[in-house]
Amino acid sequence: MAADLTIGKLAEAAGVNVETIRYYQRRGLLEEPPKPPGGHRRYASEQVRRVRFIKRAQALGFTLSEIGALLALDTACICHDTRALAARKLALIEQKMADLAAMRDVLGGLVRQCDTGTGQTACPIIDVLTRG
Amino acid sequence: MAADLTIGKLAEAAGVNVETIRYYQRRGLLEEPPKPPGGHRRYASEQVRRVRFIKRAQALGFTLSEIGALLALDTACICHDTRALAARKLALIEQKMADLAAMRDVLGGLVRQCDTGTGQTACPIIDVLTRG
DNA sequence: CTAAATGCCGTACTTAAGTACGGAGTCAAG
DNA sequence: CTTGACTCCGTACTTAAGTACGGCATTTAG
Repeated sequence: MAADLTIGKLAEAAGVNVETIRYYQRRGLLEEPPKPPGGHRRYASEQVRRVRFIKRAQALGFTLSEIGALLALDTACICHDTRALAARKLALIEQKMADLAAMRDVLGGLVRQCDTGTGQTACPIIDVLTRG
Repeated sequence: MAADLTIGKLAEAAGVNVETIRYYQRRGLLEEPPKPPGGHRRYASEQVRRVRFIKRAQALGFTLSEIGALLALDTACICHDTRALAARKLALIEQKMADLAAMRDVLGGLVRQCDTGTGQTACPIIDVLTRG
């Protein structure tokens, strides 16, 4: 389960810039593999998925430090603080899903309206995220 | 349906900084009401909802310019470009929801694991956003 | 075995999204 | 009718998340 990528291949496979990989390492989101003294580092191919996860989670509105916390859950399902964190993130995720569902419904309605020619109606997309 | 807020009250009601309101005006996300010559502007209370919408949509990973496009749909359900835009956003939203659902399932499983004491299992949150 | 491509690393620049500031004008409570 | 809070506007600063650069080392394709 390794396949040993260079940083350039890793970046390419994950669809990001090499500098981004290095940035994530500095941020502690990605560990940097030990460097063979006077040589180049090699990356396990699982790292590709890790980077993609980061990018996707960002697209869902999570910051890099939230993502760091989520990734930490991956290796530390132990203590009870972890459970609490997971539960909090879960609530946040459910909130986001609800907001998205509301937007989806409005946009769906809008598309349908355009299709059926029932023209001029207001499309109250804003009305949708109003709770809270 | 107005109630005429000052910029300060609008900002407070929406839970943002006054400067943020002004920034959104500059970005064209919020129109600035006409200024009574040599006086202060007044804002209709609907604007509160508009600002909240912007904030929520940001939390869902939309950029301000995407949000501008979504808001534009609100007043322009007319042409066929609009329909296309709405349909594209709809697909994006569905993608986001699917990603969130996957994360939710993993986190839910994690919480349940913690609860039932079935300790050391790996929690493959990353595995979850791997498609694509 | 050499040349072009990569990698390493530190530092500096960029972009998006705000936030802060300063000086002048305006509003509103006492 | 004054005083303190608020508004206006322009400009400048900040933070998060990258991106670029430059000089040197190493790797790899021909």
